[in-house]
Amino acid sequence: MIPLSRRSTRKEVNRGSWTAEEDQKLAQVIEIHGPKRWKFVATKAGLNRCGKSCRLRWMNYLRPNIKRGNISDQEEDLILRLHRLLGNRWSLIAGRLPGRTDNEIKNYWNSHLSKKIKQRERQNRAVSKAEQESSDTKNIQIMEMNALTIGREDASKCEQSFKSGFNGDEFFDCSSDEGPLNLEWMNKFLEMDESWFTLHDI
DNA sequence: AAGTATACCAACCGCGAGCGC
DNA sequence: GGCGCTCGCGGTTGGTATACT
Repeated sequence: MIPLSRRSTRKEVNRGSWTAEEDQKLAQVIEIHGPKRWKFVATKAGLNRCGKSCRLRWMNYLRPNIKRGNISDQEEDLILRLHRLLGNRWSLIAGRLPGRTDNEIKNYWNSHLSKKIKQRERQNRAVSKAEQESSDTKNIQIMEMNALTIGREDASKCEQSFKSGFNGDEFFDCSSDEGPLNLEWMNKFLEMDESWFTLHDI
């Protein structure tokens, strides 16, 4: 049964799913006249379909050498690599995969691969966020330690600057009204014993 | 078993390019 | 150059199948 939404809404042409009979008629005409002049083919086949619809049916379903069924791992890998290279150029990608149609690859991408990629991106983001947070925590701990052991004022300035997006040029700007920061604490910091890091699990 | 959500995929639509007149 | 036609492409729709609750 032809689905409601794909039944003819305009009286001129059939729409919706193709029947076996229609497929057969179309294939017969194409065998004689070739897969071109689709409007002519549609008329010649006695199909109440537009040329466009006939072309699509032939290209995606009736054409010989069409490979149907599951996309292999190798094909999937190739699609991924080609998509990275070409973007949504489905016909070009399909051209590199014998027997596969652009529509099939597009569908496969939209239903499988795009999700896989999104999932992978989410994982990558989570990993880099965790790494960033861990690195931030370590840096803040170092600064807190400095505040306790050396110049509290300078270290707190450093921490503040770090939290609001560290900018080296700004932080070490000697032209400011305040004059150059007292970097003595940093020298002391650089001289610190490695054991402190172990002690603080950094 | 029934209802709902999600996945899959065939087909449609709109647009732009190419071609002949 | 302008127009109409055909073709091909990519995005979208919506029916069906399957999974889940």
